[in-house]
Amino acid sequence: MEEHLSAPTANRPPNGAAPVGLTKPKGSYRHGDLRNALIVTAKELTLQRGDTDFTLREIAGRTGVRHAAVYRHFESKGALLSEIARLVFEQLAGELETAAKNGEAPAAVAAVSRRYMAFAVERPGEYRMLARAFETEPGYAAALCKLLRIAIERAPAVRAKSPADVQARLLFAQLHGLATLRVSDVYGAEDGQACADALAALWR
Amino acid sequence: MEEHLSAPTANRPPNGAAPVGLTKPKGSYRHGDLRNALIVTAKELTLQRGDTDFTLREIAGRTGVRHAAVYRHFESKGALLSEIARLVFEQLAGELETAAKNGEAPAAVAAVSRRYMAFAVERPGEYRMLARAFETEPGYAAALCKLLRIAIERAPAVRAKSPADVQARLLFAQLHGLATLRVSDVYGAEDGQACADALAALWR
DNA sequence: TGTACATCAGTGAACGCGCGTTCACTGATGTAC
DNA sequence: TGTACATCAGTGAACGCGCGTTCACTGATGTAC
Repeated sequence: MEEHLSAPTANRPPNGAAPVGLTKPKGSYRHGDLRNALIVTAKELTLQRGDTDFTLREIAGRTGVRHAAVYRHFESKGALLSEIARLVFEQLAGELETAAKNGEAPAAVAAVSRRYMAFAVERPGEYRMLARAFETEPGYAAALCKLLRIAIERAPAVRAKSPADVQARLLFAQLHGLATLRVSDVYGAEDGQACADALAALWR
Repeated sequence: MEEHLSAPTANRPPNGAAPVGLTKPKGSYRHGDLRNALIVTAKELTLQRGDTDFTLREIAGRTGVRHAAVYRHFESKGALLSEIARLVFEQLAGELETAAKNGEAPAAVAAVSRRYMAFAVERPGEYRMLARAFETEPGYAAALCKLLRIAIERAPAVRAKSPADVQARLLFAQLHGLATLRVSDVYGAEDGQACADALAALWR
């Protein structure tokens, strides 16, 4: 972790490859890059709790700051949550795009499915936040479907008779359902893996 | 099934409030069957809002009673919610069992899938309450899987190579995912139907 | 170089709100006599 | 039959809590001169 004492807070990166969690510079009561630190903390909180319902006081406290300071960087608690959901979405979308476009075409659907499930299992809390955002940001689900469609069109299932976009929406629903049950621990690791394998087999 | 608890509004309480659900015994300031009336009201609330986060005051008010009265029949708000989830589960389980065991065997999986989706679409709020209960009552998901398995074993999919219980869990995950997206309006009616059809085709 | 000044990220305390829950009380009811 | 009594479902008011949000203030910082 670097101290960004000299970095002017005015030109923080617009987005994307943002610096990871910063510690408060010693002797300074200012934080450096609180905006990113809050996001990182919130993600860590979801990781160890698998939960979404933390409070501003909790996030701020773990970041070493009073909760009122959050309002210097986000308009509201909802704005912070939305921003996190956006970042999670972009990361998942990026990984799915890679999986869908690269590798052997015949295995594209299996590859994208594997990546989807791995993402959910590795970041259960973040996946939940994204899942919640599906309801308020319809663009997220639509975009993910579009990526799945790429894989489907590269490797059409033998038996599938429906249009590619319907197939993509179905695959998305299946992955989302499996991921949801998995991150909620309704299915254990073994069950989840077996289902994911069976799902891939269905689409062959 | 307890939907028929609602009766024609013959008797009104003295205070003129507009309770839903049960009629009060004539001339009585007591409610008669407040326990059931609260459940019915809560279900109606979820039906029109598709939501789960109502308050005790809201349910009680609509039932024509002060919110403190709830504690004469339920230990806590959570106990009321759990009871509703239990009833919803039992109704869905009953419908799935019928669909799985009756009718032409070759179409058993399609029939059970159709019933599952219809239930979610007709009772989006109740389905959400049930879905939330999946996390705290693992028995619910397990029981539904068992019912799906009956249909699967009656009409084995040609290409499926995994054990029946894995297939059942996969089918459950798929239906749950599709239902979730449907009741959240992420998928519209048309998309949902197309996906459900494609899903049934996959399992043929 | 040093000094004065404006900026603004973070502070500390408070506000308002709605929630679930509790409890002493009320009064219609069923029952005993 | 009527009357006295115990019961207990529902009331009304209050409690305590934690939450998101607001705001005047502070003081380290960068900049101008």
